[in-house]
Amino acid sequence: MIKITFPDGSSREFESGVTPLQVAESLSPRLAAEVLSATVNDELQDLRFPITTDSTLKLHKFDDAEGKHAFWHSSSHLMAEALQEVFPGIKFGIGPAIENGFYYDVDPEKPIVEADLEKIEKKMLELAREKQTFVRREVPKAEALKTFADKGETYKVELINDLQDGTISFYTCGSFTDLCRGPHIMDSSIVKAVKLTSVAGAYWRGDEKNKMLTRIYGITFPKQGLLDDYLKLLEEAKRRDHRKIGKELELFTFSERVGQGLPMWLPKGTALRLRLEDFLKKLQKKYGYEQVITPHIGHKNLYVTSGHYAKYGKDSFQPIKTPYEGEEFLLKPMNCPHHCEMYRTKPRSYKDLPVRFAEFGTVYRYEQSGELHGLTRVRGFTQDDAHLFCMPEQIKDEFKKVIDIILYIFKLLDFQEYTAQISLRDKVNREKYIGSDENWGKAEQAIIEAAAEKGLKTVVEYGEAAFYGPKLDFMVRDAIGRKWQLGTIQVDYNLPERFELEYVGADDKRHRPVMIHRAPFGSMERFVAVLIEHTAGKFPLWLTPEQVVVLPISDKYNDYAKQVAEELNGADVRTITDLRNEKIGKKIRDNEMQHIPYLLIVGEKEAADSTVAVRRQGEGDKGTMAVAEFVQHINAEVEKMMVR
RNA sequence: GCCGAUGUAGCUCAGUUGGCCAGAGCAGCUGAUUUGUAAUCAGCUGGUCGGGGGUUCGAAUCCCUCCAUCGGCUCCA
Repeated sequence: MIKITFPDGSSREFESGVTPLQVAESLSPRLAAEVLSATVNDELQDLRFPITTDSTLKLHKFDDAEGKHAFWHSSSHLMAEALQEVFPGIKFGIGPAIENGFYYDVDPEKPIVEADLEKIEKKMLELAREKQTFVRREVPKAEALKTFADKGETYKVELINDLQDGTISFYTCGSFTDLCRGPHIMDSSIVKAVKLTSVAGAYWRGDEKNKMLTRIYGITFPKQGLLDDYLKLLEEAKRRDHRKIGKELELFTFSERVGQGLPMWLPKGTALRLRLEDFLKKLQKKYGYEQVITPHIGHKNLYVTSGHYAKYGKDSFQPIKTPYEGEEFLLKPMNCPHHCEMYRTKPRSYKDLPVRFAEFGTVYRYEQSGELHGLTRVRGFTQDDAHLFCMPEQIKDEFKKVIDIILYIFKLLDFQEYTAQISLRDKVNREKYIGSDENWGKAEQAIIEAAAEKGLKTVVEYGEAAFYGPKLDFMVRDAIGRKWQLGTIQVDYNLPERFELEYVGADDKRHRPVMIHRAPFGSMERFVAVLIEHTAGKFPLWLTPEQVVVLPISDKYNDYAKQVAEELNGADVRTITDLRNEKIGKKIRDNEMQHIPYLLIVGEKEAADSTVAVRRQGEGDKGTMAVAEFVQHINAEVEKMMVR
């Protein structure tokens, strides 16, 4: 007999050799029907894994990540089997489970296009219904090599060659056998709903020097209803797409003639952005920042000094083709070197530190054409940048204050769920980074401590640091659960050294300050994109370009509408009028679709007693009130938003 | 940059296998209507069918090429 301990701490005795599936059956038939994989002593296993020693056991269903993983990974095998039948001669790369579903990289004899997906889906469902068992088998490496070499599976052979010597596990379902670590589900019959979402190119082993394979993405579910929900979520994401809403609400635009990846902010988008900028400027002023402005270009030597030029090479910079006096200038890809030069304009005393330069700095980076995407990935964008020059012992406090600013922004804009990623150096490849080990160590420690003291939920990622220092990146979850990376804070010991920045300490000696780079929004473009998708274009009242629209019932009341708008604008309520000769229903519909928070309907009654009929966007009629009363009401609402 | 798909009016889209002057709805303009909480009616304007080249008696439709967009890959100071 062996003892099995469950996650809740309880335990039971079973005969040695019992499988997770048998344990599940002994607990409840329902559980046994739903369970997909198991964690035995912290290792993921199949449900048919025999347990022979006292163990801890956690059973995974579709509602946890491990269960989904086994389900989707098994589905990728099922898709491979279907592909093998529909496209004979196809060669297989890798086929893992991902966050939402799975993919398989394949090398078909003739191209697979989107129109083929339905055919593959059908085949998958057909195979699933055959209740094919996933059978695990362990073979010696040599045999594994021979098996795949005989089949002409060149990619698999390459993968096996890279594996350590010893036994290798195979999984077979139906006619398809794959090299695989597992775990897998018991059989294919629980795959009830299949959707292949897209076909795309992907370099073999993620290396752009390799051949490009065909990647087929898909997702499967144990119930049709779950697939329907997923498809609805995709629809919702489409509805919220900032590119679509940006067009509908006239926030920004692109033009082929202006150039790829160069967004232009239309009047309403500009109003929104300026409001965000003003908000941040005021907040930063409270935290002791000073606003600065620097040019859009800089001398090549600036970037040679900063180290960026050597690091990224001349091809990554966008040169100015008409050099002044034969000198070489570059469009600035970041603001830090300029700010360093401003720090140097006079001797700095320890009493002056931290010096905090803030700039809404527009920068230009050469992004490859295929990477451009709406406002989230562009070639010209504006960072809500600032550089804090401080004494080493001030880092942690400064860092914590920046965290406070970021968290306040998240709260104000209703990003309720966020995590922070601590990005450190790659543990092995250290030649990618500049600066001394000692400084890196200090910087990493400061970040880790500041995050811990602020009680942030963090994950540590190695190899994600900037080349000049470690960073803390904030990720938010939007209203429909998608993750976005926003603000960033980075410690930098390197630029102060390269620019020979100094301050005079209390000991009357020269010391080197430490720099903190930070951008709570990240960039205005990216932040507004995320905000659009998060709010679906219904911006908070304090931020929205137009807060109120006055709608006269007929043009007899246009003068009164204008008068109301004038009064509201005089009281700093952003108000427009809709004086079109249209029926009130039409005006309401159009302005509702523009997501203007308040619609004020005015007709004979309102004009007679100086009132407005208030309608809240999305909520309907709120009754009539005096204009002054409405001003109070809306100001109170904005006030309440800002102080929470 | 790479793989694949797409590109028709300001917007959303129709245009069967190449065949009369390329269509609709919305938006815009003009007029009628003077409206009470999500689309009033009528008329009109608007397109070198992404650009260029080719095949053909004839091209939005077929071929080549360039550009842009979309889905991914690679990249992201």
